[in-house]
Amino acid sequence: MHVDMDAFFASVELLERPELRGLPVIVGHRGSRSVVTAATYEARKYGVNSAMPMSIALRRCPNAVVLEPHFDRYTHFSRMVMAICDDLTPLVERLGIDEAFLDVAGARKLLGTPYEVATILRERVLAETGLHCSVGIAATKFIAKLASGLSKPDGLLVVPLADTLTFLHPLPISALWGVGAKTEEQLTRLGLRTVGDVANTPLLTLQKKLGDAAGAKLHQLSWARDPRSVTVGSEEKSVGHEVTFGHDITDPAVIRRELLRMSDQVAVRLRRAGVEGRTVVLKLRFGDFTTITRSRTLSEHTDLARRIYDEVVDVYAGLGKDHERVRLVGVRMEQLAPAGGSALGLWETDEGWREAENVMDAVTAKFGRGLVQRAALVTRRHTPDED
DNA sequence: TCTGGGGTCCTATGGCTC
DNA sequence: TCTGGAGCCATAGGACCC
Repeated sequence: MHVDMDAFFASVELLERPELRGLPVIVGHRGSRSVVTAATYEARKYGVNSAMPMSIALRRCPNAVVLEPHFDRYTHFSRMVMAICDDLTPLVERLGIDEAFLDVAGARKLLGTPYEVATILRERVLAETGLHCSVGIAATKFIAKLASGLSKPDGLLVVPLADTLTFLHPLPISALWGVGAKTEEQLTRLGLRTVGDVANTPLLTLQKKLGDAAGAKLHQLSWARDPRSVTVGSEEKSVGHEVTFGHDITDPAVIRRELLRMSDQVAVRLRRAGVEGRTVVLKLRFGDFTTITRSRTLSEHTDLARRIYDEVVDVYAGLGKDHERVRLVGVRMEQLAPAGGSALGLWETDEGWREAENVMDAVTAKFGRGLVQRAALVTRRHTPDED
């Protein structure tokens, strides 16, 4: 069973602003370089979709109401919905903030057929959160996800095993998991339009065009073969932050300041999760939208902002891109492992910083964010002559 | 029209070791 | 001693998903 919340962020916002129901509503920042985070079905009628540049969205739907996103609220409602899922079966696989796969094969005796379980779930979600969701039911994850998508909004669709291929084959190739804009273009060039076309294309042809793994996967999916089971909980493989500036930056000092802020945010999240990373990744996007990443693997794991920053700023300096126009910077840590696993004392200078960063964590935990900051990140509010 | 931020997975390539 | 191949790891980039 695949459960998918309908226009999740937008629906959560409407809980607080019921007077906006029935109107085209877009969730996203109003800034010049922002994109649509979510849109109500009324806004989608105008051709507004997630990830679309806000400028285009507002051109298509000038009378849309634009609301700022509130991620803490979405997390709150996500937890409520996931808790309802957990109530129905222990086999729940979260997929992002607003989707989940449920294996309800074992719930038959207690709760009834999958259709009945889905009905209970949808009723409970609506009663306890005021939100609508759609559910797809099938023999495999991929078909269940397709079914929930096609049943939207506020729908429930069962695809019986015997009907799977009749359901799947007429769908456009973009319905296949893993087919985005680029792959669709390549497949279209081969003359393929529907999933059925892909199914009837030799495996080798697909692999030659898309690579061994992608070709094989697509061929399997096109025959509704999907061996993946519902897996509960998985460890994070990387933690990162990135930010797009309101306008391109050419001052390396500003870049470094932002790298320090990102390093701090990443380190805080590592410590909160009880993990440490070993590979530091710097990401830069330039004025022409070309993007590069440069990484460096350390001799041992760390969760200290100071160390992450030292590495990432060194990598940045080594690039010799000091005077390029920079649109986005990002910092990411990979090769995560449980904290405390590495030998202590290899970096003698760490201890002072560890103490300082632990104190910052403690103060933040007690009094909230922003009270304690690195001096380099404090915004000056007074005039220079006050010095 | 002009492109966010959080991620995962795959592929290619080059260095190193056996 | 030289050479080639296999296997592993690190790195960079691209495509994709929510």
